[in-house]
Amino acid sequence: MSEWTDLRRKVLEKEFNRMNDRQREAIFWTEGPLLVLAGAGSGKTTVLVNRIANLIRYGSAYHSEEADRLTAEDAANMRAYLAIGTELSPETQRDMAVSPCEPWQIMAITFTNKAAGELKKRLTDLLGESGGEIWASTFHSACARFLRQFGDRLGYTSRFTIYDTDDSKRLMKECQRTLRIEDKVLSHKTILNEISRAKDSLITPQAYLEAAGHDNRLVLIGQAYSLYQEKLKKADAMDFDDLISNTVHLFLECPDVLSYFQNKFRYILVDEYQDTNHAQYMLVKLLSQKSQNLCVVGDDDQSIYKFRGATIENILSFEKTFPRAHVVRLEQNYRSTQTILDAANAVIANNAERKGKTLWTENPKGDPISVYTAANELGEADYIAKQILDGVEKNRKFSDYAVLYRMNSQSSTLERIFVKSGIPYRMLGGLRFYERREIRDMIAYLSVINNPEDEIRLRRIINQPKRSIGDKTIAQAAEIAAGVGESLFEVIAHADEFEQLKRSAGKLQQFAALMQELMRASEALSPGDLYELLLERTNYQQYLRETEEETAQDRIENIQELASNIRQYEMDNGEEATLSGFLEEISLMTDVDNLDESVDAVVMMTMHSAKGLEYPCVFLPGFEEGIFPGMQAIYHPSDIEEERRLAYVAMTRAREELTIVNAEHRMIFGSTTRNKISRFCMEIPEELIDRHSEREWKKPEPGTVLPISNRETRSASVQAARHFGPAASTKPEKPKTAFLPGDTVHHKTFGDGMILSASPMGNDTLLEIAFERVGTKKLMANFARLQKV
DNA sequence: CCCTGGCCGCTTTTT
DNA sequence: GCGGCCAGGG
Repeated sequence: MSEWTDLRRKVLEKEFNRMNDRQREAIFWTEGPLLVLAGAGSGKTTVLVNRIANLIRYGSAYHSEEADRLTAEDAANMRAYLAIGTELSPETQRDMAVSPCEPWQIMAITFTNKAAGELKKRLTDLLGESGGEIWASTFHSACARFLRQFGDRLGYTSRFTIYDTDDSKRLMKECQRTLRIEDKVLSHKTILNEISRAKDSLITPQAYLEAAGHDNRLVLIGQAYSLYQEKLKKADAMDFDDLISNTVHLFLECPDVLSYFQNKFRYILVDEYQDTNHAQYMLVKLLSQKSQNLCVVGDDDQSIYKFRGATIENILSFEKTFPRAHVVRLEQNYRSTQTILDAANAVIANNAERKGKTLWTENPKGDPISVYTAANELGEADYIAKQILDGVEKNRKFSDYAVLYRMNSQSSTLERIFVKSGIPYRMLGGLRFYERREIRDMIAYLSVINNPEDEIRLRRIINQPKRSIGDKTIAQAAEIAAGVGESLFEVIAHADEFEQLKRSAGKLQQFAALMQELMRASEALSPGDLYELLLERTNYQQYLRETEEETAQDRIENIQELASNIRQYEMDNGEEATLSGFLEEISLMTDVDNLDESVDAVVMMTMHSAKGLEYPCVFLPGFEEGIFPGMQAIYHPSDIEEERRLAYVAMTRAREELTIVNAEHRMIFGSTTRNKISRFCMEIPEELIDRHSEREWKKPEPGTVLPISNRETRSASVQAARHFGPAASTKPEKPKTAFLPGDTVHHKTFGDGMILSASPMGNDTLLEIAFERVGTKKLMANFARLQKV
């Protein structure tokens, strides 16, 4: 090794001196395929960010002997940097670099918007403005970008609509009707699942039908698949899986497009590689075929999405697929205590199908794992609530706590107890913002304005608000549309020209005229202004007030929240803001993306959604055979390993305290069952555990809860928790502001009103208020955010 | 055309 | 235990 090379290496090592040896190995290994096996909490995002920074600043300098450009001045500069830490001059940095790359030559792919956003943020923090030129995005949004640009090669316009699962479901039901497939015989769920798997594996409808042979069931699914794709294309729409598979098809069918991107991207990095499916594997393989510079980061032990088509094979056989691949293992954990890691290691060691990795840490040993056995699910929730309140008394924050469960349905008991105990919480999952009916309706309006070919979303809104246009009429119009080869919207706009539609022609054309007016307006107005016009012209809010008894208030608030989302989008994108841009952004958005970390509240979510997150204290309720592992997994022993990986993921979310809870009896699907403690709990060495149970502790009034069965209480709390944070309204012991009959109050949406009655309900008060503008409403005092006037 | 009452069937779900 | 879905009556 020449003196120059040696000097340069030392400088680079110092540049990245905050990394450990293995991390630096991953950062400096720039050329050729690289597999980084990154255990939980091993700092993989940091490695990705620094690896990219190195590629841009120094290229492959670390492993290069090339030193021609280095001058004596550079050498002096480098020695000073090593000796006394003076800054490297930009000239020296440039001279040290060996074929560095431009930011736009790098593509970094993640699975979630959250991960992509964090990556982007850390890249711009480190690299400044130019960091923003890196393609850091999710698989889906990167593919949407490819397809907006080149989708015409596959027969799509650049304005295609992205269908979510609800749209897909409606479309499939449509197909089933046409093909006379009874949902009872073959459900839309089964078919869509099967289609999703087919797309993941890049199997076209034709190929599917060929492979189906004489298997009746498969032939039916194949026919449904075929029709479904036909209808999607006609509607200029793609579902989530299409985004990936169509991109791969585009690349395979148009070598010029592929070669354009192969030349553009010199380096490709993929995060969470263990969760990729076959189509995603093909995508990155194709893109990196020319450069061979593919770096994948993943952890086979954290593969928990097999049920959605992820193949752990991709990571297990990376070295076979890419024979020159270099492998780096990151096993040092910076997150959890040694005890938590020992427990997680012991559990995952029971899996046979793995690369084998043992996490270690320099962190202290920490407290033992708490295992608490409650009498039933109420005792379970009570215990968790008490532990949290105790912790908060000892200076913990609510936001230090996370409760991770196997199924969303486990959350309801916890919610009830949290509301009762005054614990603020935020919950992920369940009904998401963009899945609410009123939000979907408004988005459907915007989609149709953007793309009138979209029949599914057109059908959704044609009679919403009610316009006396029934299913029969719509079906008739759809039939005509199919017959004459026009879109449904065209037929409706010219309803009077068709004999069968004569009777409802007036209503249909009135609706079409409204939409056409909005379409014309959309050309001149910004998305936000268009949305306002839309609300005004459809009278949708008025409609909600008239038809929804209890939920009108929530729904109107949601509609207004959407308005502020659109305005926010406009602010973020300035001149570039377009309607289709906004629609794309929200169609690829999820709940986790909106998780506001600054709010001091306990977080509740499924173990699946918790991947990639970490909390000081974690509760894992429902560690019982039949719940976790679930029934399904117990019947199919091959699924047990995936459940165990999920347990591993869940346990390694905890930094300091981990509490596992099980209940001896539990109400499930309406009947009480008795479950054994989970095998995963038994796999933790006894010496790491501190056991308690409700029975031995003989707590006062175990499992007794105020019967808060009132639906409004619950939904109101969820509402408040989700959108506005807990509004600090549920701090324990906080005296409730008394609202009395006769008081005049102000509400954000409803304006001023007078309280008619106040009746205590659970821990809250139900108020009946006569508003000046909107009449009498019933609201819960804690969540309505009323102000005394 | 629209509302209501009874029946079924239930994991997880980054997009 | 709850919500989604269809059938039948208004």
